Amino acid sequence: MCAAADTRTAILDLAEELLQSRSFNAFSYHDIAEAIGIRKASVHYHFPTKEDLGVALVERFRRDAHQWASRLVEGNAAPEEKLEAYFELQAKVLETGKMICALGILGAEYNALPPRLQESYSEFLDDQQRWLTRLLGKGQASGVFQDGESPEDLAAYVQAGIQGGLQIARASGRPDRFHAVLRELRRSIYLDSIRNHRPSVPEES
Amino acid sequence: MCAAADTRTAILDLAEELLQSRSFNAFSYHDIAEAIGIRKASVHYHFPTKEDLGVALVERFRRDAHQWASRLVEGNAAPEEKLEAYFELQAKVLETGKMICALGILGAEYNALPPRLQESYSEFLDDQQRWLTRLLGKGQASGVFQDGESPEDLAAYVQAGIQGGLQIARASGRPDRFHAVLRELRRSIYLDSIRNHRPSVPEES
DNA sequence: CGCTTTCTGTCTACCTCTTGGTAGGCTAAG
DNA sequence: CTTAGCCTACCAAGAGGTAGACAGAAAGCG
Repeated sequence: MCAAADTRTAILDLAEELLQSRSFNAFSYHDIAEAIGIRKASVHYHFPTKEDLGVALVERFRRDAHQWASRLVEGNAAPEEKLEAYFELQAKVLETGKMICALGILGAEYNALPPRLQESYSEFLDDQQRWLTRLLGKGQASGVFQDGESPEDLAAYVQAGIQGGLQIARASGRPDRFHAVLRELRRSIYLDSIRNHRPSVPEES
Repeated sequence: MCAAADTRTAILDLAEELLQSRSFNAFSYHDIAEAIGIRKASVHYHFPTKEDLGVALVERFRRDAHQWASRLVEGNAAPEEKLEAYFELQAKVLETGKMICALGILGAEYNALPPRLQESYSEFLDDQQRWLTRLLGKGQASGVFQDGESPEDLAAYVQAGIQGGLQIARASGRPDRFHAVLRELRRSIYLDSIRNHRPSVPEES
């Protein structure tokens, strides 16, 4: 049971990496087995079908994201701090290798995904959309973010910018383009434009 | 030669459709052959390898885009008209079925693409980036767009928003989210916010 | 304690289907 | 009589997936 759990998470970790760097339809059970040092059949033992693997992957991702958000809440982070933490998280994804948020990959090949995976992924998107919406709404209420735009619109916009920005940065080999997107996003969200270039997230001290 | 040319473009058309609705690694020569009503080997006659097909696809796409842009120039379109025409073009992609600009698909699965296709795609991205940059720069010069931000940054930002917006709209089944992104993009580009909701593109009369 | 049984995780070996790709023949137009 | 375009027929490799054997740990029980 102990070794089993390890193998299981090892598979998930590797699958996540492969998903992010390639895409769902561009990695195989063989790839996973080889990299981990077990046989294909053993992978099937933990995840009978590839659809199962995919769903498990997305669900774990959702749980992690939820936990991450909870930690921010516990830290009593202000809306602008949360937003900056979110930006920084995404930027880190870009820096760590040639990767991209799993989000984007699945979105692009959405129609080629097995049904349960489509479903799981859509829910993940909704999670994030809701989280951003509430965050942006609070920021507007507290007078830190620009008012006048619906938080829903802004959330869709942030999500789109992040996702597209990551992809374009990777494909063009120009990470700075992602940071350009972040700058513009800040500019159209924050009320006080001074804030634009000085992230208020604590982590960087 | 006549029938050949027809078949060739029929293949390209269908491949484009399949690429946009699925992804590059999620359609096969068999799919194309079946849909067109010829045999797989005949597809290989026109495009020896799948990489050839992909490159031909992107190159045609680039030519088409170039032509489209030229027509705008001939029509003496102002920067804001060009931008709106671009927005409308992308919106149309979304409305026409469950599709998405080929751009986004290839960007997401970039690492899983054959080398020549990666190259071709990157150049396409650069084309678009350059076009947007010049357009935005002109708009700033003519006082229609907000000044103060580098046109390069704005271009990356527009591209990212469009691409991410299309994907998110499709995956969440909410086309309105794409339009929300467009609204926000306009808001942070135009100087005169009145312009935001009244596209000045002629086409719709 | 020792013996058996059960269960977990892995393995080898196999299956079927699909993939991209090739060889070579037929036909009709130039 | 060459060539463009399509065909049938094949191939090797890889995909996802299954069956069943084996080892060892865990658990039931005298």
